[in-house]
Amino acid sequence: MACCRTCWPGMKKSATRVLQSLRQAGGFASAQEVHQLITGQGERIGLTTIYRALQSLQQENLVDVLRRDDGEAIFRLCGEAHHHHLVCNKCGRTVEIEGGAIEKWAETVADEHGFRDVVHSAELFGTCSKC
Amino acid sequence: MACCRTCWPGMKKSATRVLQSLRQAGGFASAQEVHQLITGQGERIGLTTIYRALQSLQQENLVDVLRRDDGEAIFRLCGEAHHHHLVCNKCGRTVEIEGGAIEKWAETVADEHGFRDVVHSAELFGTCSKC
DNA sequence: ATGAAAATGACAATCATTTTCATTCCTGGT
DNA sequence: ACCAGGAATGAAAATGATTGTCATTTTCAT
Repeated sequence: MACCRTCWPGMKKSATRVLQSLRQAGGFASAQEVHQLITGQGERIGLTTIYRALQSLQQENLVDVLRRDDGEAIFRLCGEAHHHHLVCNKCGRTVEIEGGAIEKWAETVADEHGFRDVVHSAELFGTCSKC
Repeated sequence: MACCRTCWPGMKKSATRVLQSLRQAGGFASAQEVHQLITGQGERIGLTTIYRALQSLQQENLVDVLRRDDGEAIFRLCGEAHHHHLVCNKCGRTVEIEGGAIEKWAETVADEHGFRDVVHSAELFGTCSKC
């Protein structure tokens, strides 16, 4: 059916466009940011459509969702390498880090308690060497 | 100065009341739920005040914050033994878990990158055995 | 008691997200 | 090519959490 993970009969055009935009964004992007990215290139698309596309992409497990501190939802492509962040509270510098230990821990704990389909969030915050 | 961590000269009454309410709630509670808990007992207090109290309690590191799936902020007492949570996405059942592996991981990673005063958040979400 | 400063709460404002609904775009059958 | 019906779109309104405003009340040291 599908010629690839992100393109199959029935895949909406808008969803494809949003995926492309997320790829372009590189990391996380909010719905608003995706919208700006697309309209900023002269294309016309409604914010509503962005939200709808992101919603179905979530259900297809093509993107996943985090929350900014203020509660705004941010989206990223998933299926890419899973990683975590170390963020400086003062200057905002962010380091991407591997979470090997976490992955194992999450799995173990989930098993112990009989949970399935477990995902995890783990972020580190501190003061970087420059600050 | 302080007779205990949650009571010192200058501690606002509203904040104290909110803390008490969170203790009563046992686990997580949203601002709205805290408000209902308090007004439900006949006491009059404004929602605005709840938000303000929760905000200053955050700054005092007496409560910390998570996000529900829909983005609503939920608060819990902290300062008790540091631990993490395994939350069921369906029924909301929450298990408190030890994070030994995480603590070490956080420390190691922080050291490697020269970060100081590092705190971390780590939460697990999945489907519990009953659901 | 008194005045300054902090706290409170009703209400309005903000902002992300969802819903509604009228319009437009496709698609398959003729 | 033509047309009907369903899906997709988007403008605008609705929703709901959170924050800002500001007048009033409380607290507290003098």
